Amino acid sequence: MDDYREKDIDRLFYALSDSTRRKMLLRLTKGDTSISELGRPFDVSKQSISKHLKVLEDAGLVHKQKNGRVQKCRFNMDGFSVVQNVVEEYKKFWEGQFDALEDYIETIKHKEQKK
Amino acid sequence: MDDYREKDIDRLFYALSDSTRRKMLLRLTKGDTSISELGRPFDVSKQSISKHLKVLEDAGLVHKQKNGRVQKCRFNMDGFSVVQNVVEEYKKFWEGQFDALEDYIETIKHKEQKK
DNA sequence: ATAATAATTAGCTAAACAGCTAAATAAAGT
DNA sequence: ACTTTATTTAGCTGTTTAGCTAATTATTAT
Repeated sequence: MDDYREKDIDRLFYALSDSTRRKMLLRLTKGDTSISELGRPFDVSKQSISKHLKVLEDAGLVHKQKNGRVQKCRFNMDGFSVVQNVVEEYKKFWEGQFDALEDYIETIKHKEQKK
Repeated sequence: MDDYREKDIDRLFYALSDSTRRKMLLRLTKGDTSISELGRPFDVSKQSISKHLKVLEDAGLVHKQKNGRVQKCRFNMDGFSVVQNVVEEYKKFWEGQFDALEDYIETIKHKEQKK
């Protein structure tokens, strides 16, 4: 869960940097579907949808499973939670900075009281 | 706060899809710094660092402020919270799907009881 | 057998990007 | 005035990407 390398994280964020891919992924959070179905709302070729899906798959955000000639696509929470964790980390550091500032202010206050 | 367009979100995730940029941003969550200072840990030219910083800035993740000949860089939580919100949205939908499934199971159970 | 459907692969073009070096701007120190 | 320091701009090369069309593979239906 934590042995994700930088390159893997690159791929995750990159996959999310395109609105077509984000919409596809959002669709999948609501339930599994075929690739054709997944591409229907978009005004691009099926080949383009396949490519977008491959980006999502390589990033680990989506899983495909062959069922006859249809590929069932499924949202992969494992991949997505890596994104969540990274985002959380930044937030923690950022908030930690203010905690440190508060600590500092507290220290100053105590010093003042001692005077 | 909610009038971020798809292209803006593209830029946010894109900015985060590079490990150098992520490291720069992580550094900034811990406190403000100059561009030179920010680039010091990396084995690339200062011009490259400037470009990376511009990507972070255009995405709204970082703010620059000129102080004499030095540019002070600051983490911008406003931009970052948009990323957080998007990530949260996907999580909610995904979890919502299971809630819906639970509801469905509950419905089935009740139907069974009525028989 | 053959036609239709689902999806992929190959090959193309135009645009965007990451890195570089060299040169320019702008402020500060001597 | 001159030099150093901080940063940006311009221009280059190689790589990656998004979109396309055409052709291919694999599965199902008639």
